[in-house]
Amino acid sequence: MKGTKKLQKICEFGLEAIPPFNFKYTVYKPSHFPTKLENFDEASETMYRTLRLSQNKIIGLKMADLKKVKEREGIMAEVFSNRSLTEQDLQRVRSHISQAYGLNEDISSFYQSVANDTSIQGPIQNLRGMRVSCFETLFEILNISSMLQNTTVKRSEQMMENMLSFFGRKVNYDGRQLYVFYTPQDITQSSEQKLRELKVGYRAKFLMEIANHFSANANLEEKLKTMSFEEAKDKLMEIKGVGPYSARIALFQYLRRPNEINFDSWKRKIFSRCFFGNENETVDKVEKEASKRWRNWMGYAGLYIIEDMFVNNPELQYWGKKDGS
DNA sequence: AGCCAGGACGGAT
DNA sequence: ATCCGTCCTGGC
Repeated sequence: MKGTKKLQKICEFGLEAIPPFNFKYTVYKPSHFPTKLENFDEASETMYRTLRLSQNKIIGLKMADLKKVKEREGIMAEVFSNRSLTEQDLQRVRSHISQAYGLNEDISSFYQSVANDTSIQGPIQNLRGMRVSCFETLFEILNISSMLQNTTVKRSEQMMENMLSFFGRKVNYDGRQLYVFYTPQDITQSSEQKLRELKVGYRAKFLMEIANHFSANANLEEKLKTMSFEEAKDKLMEIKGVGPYSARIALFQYLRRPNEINFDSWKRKIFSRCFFGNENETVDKVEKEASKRWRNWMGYAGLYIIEDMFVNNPELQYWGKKDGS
């Protein structure tokens, strides 16, 4: 890997969000496994996060709650880079942040929609204003989804670290060392054998397939955004290595469809207990009940309950896991 | 020693 | 359409 790039501060700006807005738990999701792509500083409630504008144009962001600066809801962002930036570059950065954190989404309709379900009022009260976050590109979120397949979170973390330390770019700004995500080209120029050496196991083949697909379909993201969610899901699953689980993650996080959630083995148990008082109900039964309660906001409701569990009941957060990681 | 973990594929029914 | 064996790896 190339040496560490030092980024210089370019500018700063504020981005307003439609209230209510919860800065901390929008930019920082305790349930997501940690990577060195970002770092949330608890003491100052500041989020550091990298972004790639092009192969060699790197952005480092330092984000804080706009409320601390102005009497407005939103994000205050300081922009660092290794290059000088055009106004168009800065517009892309603003647009990326706004989309990644759903600043223009009106989530009050979510609260209204689930108002008669008492089981979720606690999490909503605790996390009011939280939105889905997806700072990743589609390529990146599909990589992460692949590394979550059929394994424990601890190993997913290890795979990500191995991949980033070999293929990612290391940057340094405002006293932080972070990685920038690798590109499809970084992977296609390598080999499946190399990926296996990085301990991603049988996923090596899938990660190479995904990289090849994005390398050959430059504007897949734009196409997906013109499709219905059903069409987009089918389109995503045309990529070898992307099945229903990864597709739903992409739909929920990247395309921001609010009703997508995977009742995988540990969430199945958590929601089984939540709905029926035991951990043994089937995926179908759990999903049916979730859909009945939350309809087209099922994914958002699940997010609130899971994040609330990580924030306020850390001792319960690994129900259903065997490794206790 | 065998099974499972924040799945997906390919082939057989 | 649904079912099943298989796949890397590591922890229990």
